[in-house]
Parts: sequence; structure tokens; C-alpha cells
Amino acid sequence: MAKSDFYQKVYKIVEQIPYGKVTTYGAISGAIGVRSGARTVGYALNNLITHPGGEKYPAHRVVNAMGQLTGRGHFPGDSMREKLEQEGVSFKKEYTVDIDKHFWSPVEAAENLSE
DNA sequence: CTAATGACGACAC
DNA sequence: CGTGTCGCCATTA
Repeated sequence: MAKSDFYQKVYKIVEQIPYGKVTTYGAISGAIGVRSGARTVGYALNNLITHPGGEKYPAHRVVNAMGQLTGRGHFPGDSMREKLEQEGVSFKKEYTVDIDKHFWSPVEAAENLSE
């Protein structure tokens, strides 16, 4: 059983993030329906990687509004940056991706849940 | 139930 | 997108 539907929604969206694309916590939270639950999204991802099999989710494609890899600390080494860089994502800084260039709208994924 | 925390966001300077 | 502050939601103690 899910501890909260919020988590499940986040899982679904993160799981549907396309290759070479990145999205933000606020965008996901907004797509789900929460106005400003960005922090909760990060919390959900934290539980996601902790969850068995959660490593298959491209959580490394989720960054904050500034494109900074705020969650890199939860990944082993710099695997997060390595993956994004390998997928063709442009980096403005060592731990900052060009969010404005590779931004992906999770809204479509959220609507896909209401199918 | 209240307080504190967290992979954040928006706004003010 | 520089730095600083307050607000947001859900979970845990």
C-alpha cells in the first residue's frame, strides 16, 4: 500500500521522464495538483531511491528550478551528473544543467495518470 | 497535536 | 540565477 498517493504520482512522472530531458520539483508538484509541494516531491524521491527497485527510476533527471543537481548528494559519487552528461544534457556549471534548454513538462505525464 | 526536517519555490535586494 | 528570507506540503519524532 502507498503511504500517500502523492508519492505514487511522483513515481509515475519520474518514471516517464524522456531520455536527455530534465524537469523540476515544482513542475512535478504543480503537475500533480499541489501548488507548492516541491519539497514534498524531493521527499518522495528520497523515499523512491530508498524503495526497493527505485533505482530504475531516472530520478537523476529531476533537478531544482535553477537546474542545480541538489540531489547529487543522495547518489553514489557523481553518477547523477555522469548520467545527465551522458544523455546529452548541457551543463552550465559542474552541478548545474541547462534546465531552460532540456526542460520537460511533467504535466503531460500527470494527465496521463488520469487516463 | 506540536515541533522539526527535507533532493524546493517565489520574492526581495 | 547571485544571496537572503519566508512559505509550502508530507513525513517523522
